[in-house]
Amino acid sequence: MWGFPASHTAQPPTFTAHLSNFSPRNSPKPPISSITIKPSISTTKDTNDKNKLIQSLCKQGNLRQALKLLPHEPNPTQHTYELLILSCIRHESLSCGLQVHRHLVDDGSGQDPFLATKLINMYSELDSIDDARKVFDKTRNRTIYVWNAVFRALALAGHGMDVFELYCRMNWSSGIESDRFTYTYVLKACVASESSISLLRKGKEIHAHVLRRGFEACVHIMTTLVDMYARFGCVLNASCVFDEMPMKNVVSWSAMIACYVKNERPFEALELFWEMTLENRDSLPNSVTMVSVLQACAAIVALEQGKLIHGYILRRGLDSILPVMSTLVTMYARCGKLEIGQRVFDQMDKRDVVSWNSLISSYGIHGYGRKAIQIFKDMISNGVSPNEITFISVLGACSHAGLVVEGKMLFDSMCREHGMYPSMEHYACLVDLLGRANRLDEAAKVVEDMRIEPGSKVWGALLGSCKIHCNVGLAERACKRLFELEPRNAGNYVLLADIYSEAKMWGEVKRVKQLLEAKKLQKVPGCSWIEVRKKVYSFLSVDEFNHQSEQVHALLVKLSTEMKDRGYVPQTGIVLYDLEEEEKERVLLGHSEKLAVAFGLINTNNGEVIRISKNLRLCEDCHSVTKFISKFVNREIVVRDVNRFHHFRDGVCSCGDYW
DNA sequence: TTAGGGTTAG
Repeated sequence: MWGFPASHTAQPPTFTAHLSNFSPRNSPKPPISSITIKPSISTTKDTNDKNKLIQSLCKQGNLRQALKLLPHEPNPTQHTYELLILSCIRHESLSCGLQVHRHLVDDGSGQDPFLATKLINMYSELDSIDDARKVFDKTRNRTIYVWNAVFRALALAGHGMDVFELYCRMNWSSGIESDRFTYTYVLKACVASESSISLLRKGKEIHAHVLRRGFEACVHIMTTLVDMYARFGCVLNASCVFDEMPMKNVVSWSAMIACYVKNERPFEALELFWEMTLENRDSLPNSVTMVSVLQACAAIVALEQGKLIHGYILRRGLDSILPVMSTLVTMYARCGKLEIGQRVFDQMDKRDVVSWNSLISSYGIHGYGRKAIQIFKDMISNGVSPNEITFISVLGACSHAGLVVEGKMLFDSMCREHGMYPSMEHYACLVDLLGRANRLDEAAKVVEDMRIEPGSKVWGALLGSCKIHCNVGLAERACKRLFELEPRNAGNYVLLADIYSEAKMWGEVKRVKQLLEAKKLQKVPGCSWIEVRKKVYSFLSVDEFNHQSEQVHALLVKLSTEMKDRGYVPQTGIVLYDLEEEEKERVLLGHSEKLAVAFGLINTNNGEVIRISKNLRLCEDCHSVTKFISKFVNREIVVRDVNRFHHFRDGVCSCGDYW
């Protein structure tokens, strides 16, 4: 529809050269009147015509045509360039962005700080941080907007250290003062660093600057601080900042609730949520708040509270928001109510890849591998493309169900049919799938042949399989690498000690335990939760301060005696402590999961399902004891361990003893 | 011109 002179009708060139190589063009620009426009936009000789045309084309989304007008006289105005840059961002076109930038430099607008800000934003959005930095470096008149733009760009790209270097330069030699935007970006940079150096100390310094400059009432900065401390695991610092905020809004409340969830403090998250709904009328929870709260319910199997929150979501009309509904599906499944999760999914008007992933992983953790594969297929036939997490979910489902052939086919299809390269997580799933199925040699071969350097997740999956199938040699090989990759992860040492213990290699058990002690590392204590009458009770292994401690202990001793009469032999081999046999039995009986089951039996009615969650993998002894109890007292017991669900009914577990 | 919290995973 546009009639251009032949030399100007070509597609815009793709500039890949560095911006420093740009040079003013000497070729004369054709006047705007040489352009034929038809039929709706009229041509006049007004010098504003070109700008109006470009602006109008940008607004219509016709970036290519707008770019074709660039070589014509007169030069575009600042506003025209701004619209062009925004249009390049919208079209996600770096080559068009470079073209606009080149014209802008040629026209002598390269030093305009407004346009420099826009260009930095553009390159940041288009993931070209080096170009963003070059714009900043070349801009001599750096307003606070220019500085803030480069801080934001670098923080988003994970270049935290560069932000601090520039922040110091701004403070010491630019004569420009930080504003409230500067602080939010610089605080973001603390947690978004590619460097392994902890930037927590830097973050605390910025916190001090913020207070010194009197920004303690700025909700944005304070909320960013809460989030920063949350990401560093400093829950106390986060809650201090939150408590002292003179003004809070829904975002601040949500940030604090999310802080508790991220740092495994679901009880505090729920407590704060109820406080927010009951006492704080100014900041009503929104969809973001609900997502965190549902995660908290899922973490501790707080089904009754989860149902209350579901009701709240419906009352507030938040049930059309996809992330909320996907998390709701997950919450029900993780609380053992897969069928309600499925119902929630069925009732959703719209579904995205996350909703499907939620359902796939829900079936996966309950051990329904084939159903998970079927949902994966349904998802594709519904026109939704799988993403990386879809494959992690479906491979995990295969692993739990022992579907080795199907899992391997899915792994291959990732690249072949869906054009995705397997990541570290996918390799870890494959290793887990093979290893759990006692195909350890094959799993080790996968690790050897990986196209990327195997990381701790992959070696960890191999070690986990060695634990299940008691393979000392391979476990030692995995640990050699794991101890280098994550020297402070106590779990790896404990697993190795467990494997040695199983193999009755007591000298080696002792050596690993000494290693743990020397490194001052501590085994994560076993912890289980149970919800009784809408209240969640937690139990720590071998802790005399647990709820109804005496009654619980008495019941367990009674059950243990009954079980022994029926052939139960306590698996004392898994107790790593150097104790007498009787004492080892006492340790086993004090495992948090057994305490929670006994508490459930005492405090719930006959026929009620006992639902428990545990922070670690269920141990062999707890597994066989729970099977026994389910038959002996005729109760359904549902246990979620760190990996999956176990439904105990009439002496049998849904995992088929494969976990 | 610029800003803060959340989806699915093993």
